[in-house]
Amino acid sequence: MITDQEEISRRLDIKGYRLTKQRRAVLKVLQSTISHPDANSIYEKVRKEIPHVSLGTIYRTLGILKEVGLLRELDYGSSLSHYDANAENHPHIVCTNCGRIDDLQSPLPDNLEEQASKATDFLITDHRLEFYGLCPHCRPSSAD
Amino acid sequence: MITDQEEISRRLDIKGYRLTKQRRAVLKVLQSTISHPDANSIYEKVRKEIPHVSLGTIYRTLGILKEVGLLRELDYGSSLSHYDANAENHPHIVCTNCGRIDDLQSPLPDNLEEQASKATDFLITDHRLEFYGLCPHCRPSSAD
DNA sequence: ATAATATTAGTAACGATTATTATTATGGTT
DNA sequence: AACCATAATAATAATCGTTACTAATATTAT
Repeated sequence: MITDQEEISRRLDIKGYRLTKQRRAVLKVLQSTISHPDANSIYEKVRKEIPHVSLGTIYRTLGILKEVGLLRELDYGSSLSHYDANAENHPHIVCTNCGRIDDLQSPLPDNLEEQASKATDFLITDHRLEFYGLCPHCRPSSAD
Repeated sequence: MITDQEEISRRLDIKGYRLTKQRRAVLKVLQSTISHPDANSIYEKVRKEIPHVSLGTIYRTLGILKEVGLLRELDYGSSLSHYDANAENHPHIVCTNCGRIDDLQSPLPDNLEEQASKATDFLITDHRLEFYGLCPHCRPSSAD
């Protein structure tokens, strides 16, 4: 987690973004919790400091902070669901450029849930493993 | 992938669901592609056979087929995004009952992307590993 | 056949997110 | 310190995938 103000400013500067009090507040909320709040929950907390802040500002700020690598989005809501007739759990690889989704035929460790069980008090029942990158059509060719 | 008609009927029967021509068509579309189509894409294909089918039927059918284990949903759209001030990639564990999200502190393999690279022509740049289950508050206690 | 129940098509509603716009704040320059 | 170009904001409207509703139709069991 990046808390150094110099570094935070530097990252925003590079893209021409300013460090406003709204952005500071969003970052503060996010950095002072171990939960993984959604946009509305962040909005409610920021409102205690800046009562007239708008939800649009929260979303815009989250997008920018993500862009400069100050936070990570756990994305459950900004795209649409896809369906797979193979109901068995298996990894996928998603092209971040064209959206293509492939199965990943790979001898990846098959005991991930078992391993994870040892590290948490949750009762694990499922998991999801997904890779992102550029598919053969979208990646720079070796001739480039 | 489950293609046996008996097994398909049996799974629906157990929950009191009927195997209608709409449901058969959705399953057929999904089982005859290696892509991972979204609901609208399935809708377009089913419409060629059943012109007056409605998108609501597609969604309802997908939900039921998922419920009885005949398909898997790659869920990008039915919930909302959560944010993490730790921008470094690390696994999470999500409670399917209360929605709580924890970091998973675990010595899981740290070379997943490297391993996956060997099995695909994609240029891999990121990944996402998430476990699902019941958190300590939601799991049945040992006294139950 | 009949009755109970499930399913459908069509449409309206929902809700998270994004876009728009007029106004305000910020940072650099002279 | 005043000025100018640009970025950011609050408030609100629009978007769009998904879900809910409803009256009509189909299916199954008796």
